[in-house]
Amino acid sequence: MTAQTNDPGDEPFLKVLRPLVETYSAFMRKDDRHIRTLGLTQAQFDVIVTLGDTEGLRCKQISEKTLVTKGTLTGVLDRLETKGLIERVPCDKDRRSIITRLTDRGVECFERVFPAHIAYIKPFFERGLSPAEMVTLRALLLKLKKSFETT
Amino acid sequence: MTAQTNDPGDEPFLKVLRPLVETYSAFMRKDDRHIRTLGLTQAQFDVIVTLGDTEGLRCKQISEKTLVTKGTLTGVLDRLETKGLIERVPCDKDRRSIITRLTDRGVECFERVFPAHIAYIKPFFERGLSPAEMVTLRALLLKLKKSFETT
DNA sequence: TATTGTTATACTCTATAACTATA
DNA sequence: TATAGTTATAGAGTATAACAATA
Repeated sequence: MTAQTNDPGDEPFLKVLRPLVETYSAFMRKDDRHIRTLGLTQAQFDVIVTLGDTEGLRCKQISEKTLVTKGTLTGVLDRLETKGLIERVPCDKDRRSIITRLTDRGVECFERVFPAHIAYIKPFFERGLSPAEMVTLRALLLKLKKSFETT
Repeated sequence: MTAQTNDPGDEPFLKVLRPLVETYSAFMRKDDRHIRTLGLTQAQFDVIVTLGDTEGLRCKQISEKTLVTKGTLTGVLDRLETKGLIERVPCDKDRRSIITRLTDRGVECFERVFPAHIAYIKPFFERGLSPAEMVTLRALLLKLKKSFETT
């Protein structure tokens, strides 16, 4: 290894990749820990939040929004059903489909858990960034996201 | 729901949180898929990269760098050892410790897999962001990261 | 034929805690 | 007593593919 090297570790874009991964990880450590104290896993929380404020969704839609593949989703939904937080009802319009929606207990869980979680996470963002910085960060993240979604 | 609401979903910082999660997810979908084509899981890849360019590390150090807890790490290392990519040697200085290092095959794997992966990921960053934007994004991410690490 | 959701398999990671051998 | 790593357990998500019912 000389001073001028082709070491891939020197790539300038890694100066963005690493902070992206590390910042996300730092966030997720907090996020995950708090969600667990609420008695849910990340995947279960995602489903609850996705279903919150809806009249119910088909598995396909939940799968797309949460990035959980359909095979896995069945298991996640099974566990949420066991907890009494969701229920599955047949879909009239397409009898292949099943509508998954929050039960009363699920709605109660959503209304308790989501604001609590938001309130927990909020200070970390507001302490770390000014409103103007949030706007900038958002814009740059979305540009990068778009690049990853193109091809 | 009125126009002026206390819906937690309206929190301004969510305008950053969601792009952070979504951008990371978009990145990870590409990242993960490519790593799998190289025959490694994410955790295994992380360990290989962490060990690359070192003379070997103790489990404690690997655990800290990869954020994999010690119990899990044993399993990850077992699988890498089975693949012949790492080896464990006793540590002279502290006989409770074990030095894990890449085998010749592990080094070969690292030298093949890491640059290939960098080359695969690179265009998404360079296509999406200008060099100046990368600098800004990096700085903002690090500020946010710091906030999550404080307390 | 294609799509929706379930089932099945086998693997990997996770959290947690008890355990051993050192320090 | 404390630390390093392993073992044990139970659970949860992953990829993949085959499957039944329906479109």
